[in-house]
Order: sequence, then structure tokens, then C-alpha cells
Amino acid sequence: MSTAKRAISDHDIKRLMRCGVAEVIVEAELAKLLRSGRKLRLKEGFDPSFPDIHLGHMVALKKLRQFQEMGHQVILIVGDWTGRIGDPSGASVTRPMLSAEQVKANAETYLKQFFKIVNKGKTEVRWQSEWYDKFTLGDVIQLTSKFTIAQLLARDDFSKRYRAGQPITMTEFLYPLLQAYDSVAIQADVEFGGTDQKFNLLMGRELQSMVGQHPQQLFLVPILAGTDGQQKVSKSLGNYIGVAEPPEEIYGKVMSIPDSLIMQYFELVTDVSDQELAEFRQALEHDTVNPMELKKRLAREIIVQLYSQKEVSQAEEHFTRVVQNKEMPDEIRQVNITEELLQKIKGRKMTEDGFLAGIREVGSPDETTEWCVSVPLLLCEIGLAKSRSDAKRLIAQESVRIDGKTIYETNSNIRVGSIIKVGPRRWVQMIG
RNA sequence: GGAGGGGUGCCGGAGUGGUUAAUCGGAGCAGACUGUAAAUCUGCCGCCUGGAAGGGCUACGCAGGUUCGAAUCCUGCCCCCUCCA
Repeated sequence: MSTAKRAISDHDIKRLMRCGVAEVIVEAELAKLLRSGRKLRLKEGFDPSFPDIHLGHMVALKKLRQFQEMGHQVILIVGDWTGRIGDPSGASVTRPMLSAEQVKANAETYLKQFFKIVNKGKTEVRWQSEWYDKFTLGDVIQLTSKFTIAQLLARDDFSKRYRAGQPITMTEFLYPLLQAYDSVAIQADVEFGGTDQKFNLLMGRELQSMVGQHPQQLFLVPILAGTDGQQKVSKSLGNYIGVAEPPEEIYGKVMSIPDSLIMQYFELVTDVSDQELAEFRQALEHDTVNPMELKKRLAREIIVQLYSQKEVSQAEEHFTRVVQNKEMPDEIRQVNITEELLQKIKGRKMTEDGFLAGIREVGSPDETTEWCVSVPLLLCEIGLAKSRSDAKRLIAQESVRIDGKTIYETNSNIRVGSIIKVGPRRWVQMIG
């Protein structure tokens, strides 16, 4: 039997179970396990229908790493079966079944991000299909016979929907059961999850004891609010910060969270010390700090965990320059001026005295040629507007600039090297 | 098997014959303001055409029909949900 590498102090245990933790079930038992010196099996599940890891996940993953550092074993479960059902929490929209290839691709994406935070060497990756592919109808019946409808309806989410006359499918009821069985299959000692997973994790506990295993402990972490400050993080709302996003993007998104969320983010996804957090809280309350400064710090703290120090500075520089000083970013998308493009956007070559007729003579761009083009068509073609109507609106709103000049007219001149800017942060450079 | 409810724009959700490209909210976009991409305020928010005023097209599950005119009425079909058995 393997053991954790060192004895653990009560102080360590306390720290582990306090910061960034919503609830531990059962605290005393987990503490006992930790003290036993045994190498614990820590379960973390992942639903391959959504492969991106965001800051909300980081709360639990950071905890996993802390446990790993104390010598424990992480078992990551790829929910290739439950992923097909879709997590019932929230509105019941039946998800399309994922194909095997999709699941595999998603899992790959996920793992790459997962191991940005969690130690790969101390992680065992298991697929649900390892056991569920062999499941027979008999097995399913046996599993379902262990739980009652009343038990499942005890879940707040289910009972609400039931009372409201909203549909609940059988497969949704199956979801917690499968998740519970996972714990049995891998003999989990501790399962990690957000507070919204409490019910499901408890089912695991229950099932384990029914089959004679020692029931797992639950380690529940708080749910991080979405960047919009009110909604739960969701893909369709796009209100989350993905750990795989480029540093500048993360920086920007952090700056875009409502000021009211600053402390929550600090507490849950950074390693800033308690004393400093207290200072921040004070400062915010007494208005002695510009919240923006704190957010900048927050952004740095988050990015440094995912990238190097160098990228942190770059991201910050980028923000200062592009957002605060409204200057041009380092790298902007470039679009070739081709004959084809010019034709599409009704480009006409300029001479000193006026226009040349279209189609011919548009080619062979050189540094000095200028073309008079239809701006709405141009914006559409280079992807800065969704449609011509959209482009016209943007012009009417005086948000389109070419080489620094605001465009008010439908037609305007461009040449090789022209910089097209729409709104505060959409840039394109025309090249030859 | 029986009874009932419903399918509207990215999402939620109004609207029961014309003044409805369709109230409102959210999201999104733009502008103002701010040493934040925060908060707040304002505007925009189907597509095409026009410099603009305007014009045209497409749209309220699908297919027909009634009507000068339909998201709204009728017929058929498809789909979804709840309850009782």
C-alpha cells in the first residue's frame, strides 16, 4: 500500500479545508483520512460535451493540486456516457449524442487544459466507457433499483421542475446514478465538485456504502459567478474566462468583470494571502483604491498561474495601450487587397484628377495606389461587420475609422497599409 | 386510452385580423462618461437597395385556405409538454 509522503499537521488540514471551500462532507472523516497517511483517491469528473475549462473549474482544480502536493492520487473521469445525457441542472434541453470522435477530441482538449493546473504525473485518467460499455440491461436495472423516485425528487432542481409541471426525462434521473456508480468503479475516497453537484456526489456516497465500500468524502467548492456578475457561467452566455484563452484575452475579461465581483475572484482563483485580501476589502469599502487597480492585480494573479511572467507583462501592456490609451494592438489581422476583393467592394483606382472606371486597372497594388471603395462592402468582406446593414449602422454611429479618420460617407479611400478600425477594438490592416 | 396546454426574432417572453420587422427584459454592438472592457446614461439591434427621405424582400412549427389585409381566423399535418387512466 502506498502512502502519502509526509505526515500532515492540523494546521495544514485546516488551511486545506478552509480557503476556497464551500463545504466538506464529512469534515471530521476527511481529516481522519488525511491524517492516516494513506494515499487517497481523489475523484474529479468531466463532461466531454463541454471541453473548455474556465476559471470556475479552477477553484476545484487548484484544490486537487494541493492534495496532489501532499501525495494523493487524482482520478479524472471522462464522462463519455454521462456526457451524452447532459447534466440535468438547468433547463432540459436534450443534447445531441456526441459521437465517439467528438468525445475523444473534446477529451484531448480538456486534458491539455486540465494539466495546466493539475499535475499530470499524479493523475490517472479513466473513461466511463471502461465500465459502462460492459453494462447490461440487468446491470442497469440493478443500479436503478437501489434508488427511489422520492430520493431523486429530493434534489431541489428536480422537485422544482416537477412542481412547475416541467419535463424530467428518465435519462436525467439516470445521470446522478451513473455518476454515483463511477465512485464505486474507481473506489473514490474523496470526490470534488461545485456546490451544485452536492446531490450527485451524495448519491455516490450512498451507493458506495450500499455495495460495501467506504463512502467517499465530498469536497464542495463555491460556484464562481460569471463575468457578467449575475448569471451562472454558461457556454451560451459566453460569460466565462477560459484557461486556454490567450493572456490578453484573459486580462481583458478580468477587467470586464463588475467591480462587485473583485473579492470573490481573488478569494477563489488566486493565491493571494489572507492579510492582503483583508486589505483589499478595506480599501474597496473605503474607496481608497481605484477598483481598476485591483482588477489589474487580479488579472496578473490569474494569468501568472497559467502562463509565464513574461506573458503577464505583455498582457498588461496590451491592455494599457489598446484599451486605456486606445492605441493599436501589436498584432492586428491583415487582409490582402486582391483584385477579387476590389471588385467585390466596388473599388476604383484613384488618379490625381478623379476616378478611373472600375474593373480594369484595379490590380497590381503598389504603395502609392489608392482606391475609392464602398465602406459597407469592405467591412463585410473583411469580417468587421455582419452584413451591409450592420456596416451602415456602424458608420452612422461614427465608429468606423480608416487611417485614423472617422468615416461618415459610404465611399472612402484605402490603400496598401490602411488601418481599418471599427469600434474600440476591432482592427484590420490592408496589405498588398 | 382520455382531458388539457403549447410551438414567436440569439435567449426569455408579449401579442388574437390592419397603425406589427413584431411590446418588454437579457445578451450583443455603438456612443458619452470613467486613469477599468466596471457602474451609469443614450442610441442601435432581420436582409437587400438608396447619400438621404424612402423602397423592396424574408420572418411568428409545416402546408394549404378565408380576407383588400393574418403571427393573429379556418383546415390538414408535424413536433413538444402536463395531468388522469
